[in-house]
Amino acid sequence: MPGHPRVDTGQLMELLSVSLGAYYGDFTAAAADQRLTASQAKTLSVLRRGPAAMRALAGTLACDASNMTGIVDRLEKRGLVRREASPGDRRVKNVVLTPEGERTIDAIRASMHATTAGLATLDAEERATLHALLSRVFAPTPEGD
Amino acid sequence: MPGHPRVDTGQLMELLSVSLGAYYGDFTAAAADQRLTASQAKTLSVLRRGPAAMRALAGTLACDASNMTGIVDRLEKRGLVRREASPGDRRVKNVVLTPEGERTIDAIRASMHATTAGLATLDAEERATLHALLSRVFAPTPEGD
DNA sequence: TATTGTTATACTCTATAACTATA
DNA sequence: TATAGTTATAGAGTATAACAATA
Repeated sequence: MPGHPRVDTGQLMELLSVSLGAYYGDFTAAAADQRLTASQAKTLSVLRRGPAAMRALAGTLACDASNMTGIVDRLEKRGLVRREASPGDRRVKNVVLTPEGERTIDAIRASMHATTAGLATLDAEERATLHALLSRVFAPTPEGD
Repeated sequence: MPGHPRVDTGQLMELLSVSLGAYYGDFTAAAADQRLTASQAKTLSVLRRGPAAMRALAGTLACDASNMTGIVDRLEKRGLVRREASPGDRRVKNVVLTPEGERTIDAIRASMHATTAGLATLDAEERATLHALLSRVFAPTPEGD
């Protein structure tokens, strides 16, 4: 029953910018609490789904492969990840989350209070609607996810 | 009529992360086309609404005031912004977008094809719904905007 | 005294190019 | 020859601390 206040694409772009900026700020602050940069935390986040080769990691993070060396170096020095030789291809190194790395990224996610509080205001139907709309707009994951 | 596929907060957080990556990647690529970094383009974007003091700019961009000096230095060297003395307070410098700076940020926004294409798939009601939901979650701008 | 903007410093991120060790 | 990861390099972003000018 709520009328449609006639939102144009420009307004939506602006709101997306603000909303995603808020999300990023929340994530960055939560990462800083663990003395990690946003890039380091994002790397842990990607590895939360499972090990990944350096090259694949760079692809997912949308940065040059040479950057990953330094980022993984610092995470490894902190004991949050470790490099493992790949059995099949001796050129490849798989990066694996250590138990402490797992705890750290989980802690970061759990302390994104602004975002979780905002999401908590949505009921089940609203969550499904938001999920469907964002999926449409950013048409991600041609793969299974 | 579409059932609610039971989206939990974690899935929504994950989708927000993916959406942020897509939006930010689109923005960064559009900025790079103009040979600008994301931070520089974001600065132009903020100034598009009107002049701002260095301090206020740093606050909006959520970075330390000392960073703004270098960012504005580079934008000024390119002729995209200029510093102006504040009439009321001689400590303050207002940063103003030049006409070329205006054209540049408008061009960047216009070339965010992935995002605009995604938004174009939404009809008026869906745009209004997405706007309302995002506003609820990220409850922004206690100020006028 | 407090604030604005700047400088100095150190660390991180980033891309490009060149290198190595594999394939 | 092609690819995975690294190194070297240079430019840019980032925060902390200290400073000059102004309030």
